[in-house]
Amino acid sequence: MDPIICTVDVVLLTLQGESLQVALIRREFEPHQGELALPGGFVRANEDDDTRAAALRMLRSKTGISAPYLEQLHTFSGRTRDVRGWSLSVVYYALVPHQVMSAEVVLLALDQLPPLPFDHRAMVDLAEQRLRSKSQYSSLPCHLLEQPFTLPQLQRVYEILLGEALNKVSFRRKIDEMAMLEPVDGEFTVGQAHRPAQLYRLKPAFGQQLQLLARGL
Amino acid sequence: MDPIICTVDVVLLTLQGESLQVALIRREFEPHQGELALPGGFVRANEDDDTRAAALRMLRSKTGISAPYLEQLHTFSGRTRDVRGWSLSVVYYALVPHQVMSAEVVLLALDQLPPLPFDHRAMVDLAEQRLRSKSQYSSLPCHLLEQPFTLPQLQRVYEILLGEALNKVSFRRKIDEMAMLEPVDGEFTVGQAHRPAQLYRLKPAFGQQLQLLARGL
DNA sequence: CCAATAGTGTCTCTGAGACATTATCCC
DNA sequence: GGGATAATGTCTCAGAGACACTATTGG
Repeated sequence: MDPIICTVDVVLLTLQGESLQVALIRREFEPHQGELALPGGFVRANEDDDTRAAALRMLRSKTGISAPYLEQLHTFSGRTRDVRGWSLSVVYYALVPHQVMSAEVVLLALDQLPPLPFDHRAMVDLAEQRLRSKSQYSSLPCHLLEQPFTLPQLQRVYEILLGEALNKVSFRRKIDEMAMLEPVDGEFTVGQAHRPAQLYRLKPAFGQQLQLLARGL
Repeated sequence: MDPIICTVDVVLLTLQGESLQVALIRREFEPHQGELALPGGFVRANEDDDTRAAALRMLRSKTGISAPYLEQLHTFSGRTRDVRGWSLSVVYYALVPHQVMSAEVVLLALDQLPPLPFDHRAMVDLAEQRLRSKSQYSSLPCHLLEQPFTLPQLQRVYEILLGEALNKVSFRRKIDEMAMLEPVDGEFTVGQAHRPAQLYRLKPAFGQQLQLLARGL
């Protein structure tokens, strides 16, 4: 039986201004050396406890990012996706606020990607689909903002992900229903010529644990 | 680098009467020879085009089932889950009407499972969770019924999966909204002493393609 | 005091569920 | 005709969104 090539890839997403962006790095080795691709690499049986640990190792070593929101996305596999042979990639997606994105990566808007090697484009597309879909009924978008943040900021993030304007009253009812935020003393002044907004942070329990809504958005 | 053991396991679910059941087989080889476990096995690089094809091969060879609803669930991995070494299992779940379940498998209710080898119990639990969750907002439960079926039958399936009685009018509005069913001429008589129900089948496009609801259930 | 944005109270209208009515079978 | 279940029409009530009003800042 031929050996199977086991890799992990990470779709690292962030929100820069109004656009959803993915972090790409230049490949160090063949195949596709020098091309922009997702951070990833071989699973190391002697180093990694599991594929999640492998994904965290890829992120730390290739982008310097250490504690993102991270979730398994899908496993891609097949005979033809890598010229080196029958291969399998366990793909994770990660969300970070753009402030923590390191200078080691190239950030590109999802709608302006060049051709990517392997099936990395399909991975990015699936991650985008998952993120937008989960934004309809979960607290996932919180992880794109640096804490603490204000409710108007959070609402803007949801609106960008869902591609539609949201009703302010309803939005706040839903956020309240999720019961994941707690107010922080101190405000959002920064000398803006208007009423400052209350700052919030995620309650400690919601580091990786998502909160879901019974009836969506 | 140590080699990584690549396997595929399948959580094959069906509805027998009122209870959700999983198909188990007796393991042919060590480790855990003779114990009840999920159908699964090594990915074969020379036979399988990808892990989905491997899952279909496992199902066909170990249970005789050939065209189920099949979807990737999760990839389990780690150093300790298999005594033979660092291993990885791409897990799929499948749904079939109980009429097509073969006699080669042992069917057990999910709430009456014996201890299972490896992390098979976690796989079953995750599959159950996924099935019940998707039943809230998709056409997934249709694949537990043999076609054609009636709307009262389908409603009963949803009620079992969701664990609550559903409103008939609302249920029919939602099913209609999904636009996945088409009526079949002929009825559900079988000599029952009451009005026969209209039979429906999935429209051809919805073999593997799920239909989703905007606002659930 | 004005402009701008945050935050909240309230009214309305859509849509989900309760109920009732009609339909169709077997006895 | 009676009993049983299917199918559908309609009323009611809850919840989502529209709107408006108050609050709080800087200029």
